[in-house]
Amino acid sequence: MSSRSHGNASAEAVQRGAVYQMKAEFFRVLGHPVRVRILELLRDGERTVGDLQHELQMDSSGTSQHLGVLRKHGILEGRREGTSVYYTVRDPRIFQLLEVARQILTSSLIESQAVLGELTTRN
Amino acid sequence: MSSRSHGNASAEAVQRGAVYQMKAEFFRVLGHPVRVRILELLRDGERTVGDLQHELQMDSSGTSQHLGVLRKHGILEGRREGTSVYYTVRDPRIFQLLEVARQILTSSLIESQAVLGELTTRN
DNA sequence: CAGTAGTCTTAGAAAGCAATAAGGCAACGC
DNA sequence: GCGTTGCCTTATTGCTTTCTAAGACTACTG
Repeated sequence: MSSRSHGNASAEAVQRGAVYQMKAEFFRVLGHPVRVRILELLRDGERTVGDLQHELQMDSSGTSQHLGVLRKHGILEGRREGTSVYYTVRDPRIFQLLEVARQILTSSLIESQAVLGELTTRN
Repeated sequence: MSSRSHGNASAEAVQRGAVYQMKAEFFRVLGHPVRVRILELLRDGERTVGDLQHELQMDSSGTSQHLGVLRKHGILEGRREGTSVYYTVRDPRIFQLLEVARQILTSSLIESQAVLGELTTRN
């Protein structure tokens, strides 16, 4: 069986479904405060696990688990040097993604603040 | 108490935590295949619930629930007209976000295909 | 070689999320 | 008014994710 799609409508539907599944999984990986924070910490370059652990105020196990999730999905990459492991973000467009998300959230917050302002000044 | 932060370090830490929490929640909302699909369907303009329901091949309840999640987080907006409700994406930058995500996933897939190719040709 | 620091893995408990099913509410047509 | 259509809500049950704790592995250090 070829992986190319031609003619089989339901197979194509399944493949289309798989694409949405992948995208959703990707977002779900970003959907944890600790992991978002890790990515932002890695914006300025690589960091060791211990370093991140300290910044996150989290124990070794938790830090490692979240790094593991990000690594398993190909978002992070680890490089061992002695006893330390240095992590980096593999695709810098991740930062672009975070930036767009920040913009969306910011204007959404500004909007709701404006609404709040109207409420408090008029009533 | 002012919402402005000055002097209280732990309060600032809490606020910083809240920001990561918000970003993570935002991504988690996008982290479901049906919701990703809904957003892509809304790329070309507004749609009624029944319309979406038909495209998603999903019952009224499920469709409504996912739309509800997106609406509650300010991503979608609903407008009633007769018995139908038309939904739209509030911030078009959402599409930019989806596009960046698509690019990241695409090159990640190409990379792994290249690795797969090396494996199969060499061994 | 024994001890230590750094990282990762696993298992089990707790929490959160999603699918289904059942019912409710609002607007329209007869 | 009565029934119908379209949409939303709630409750339940099952699944997935996350947290905590314990231990294991690897690479350095004396």
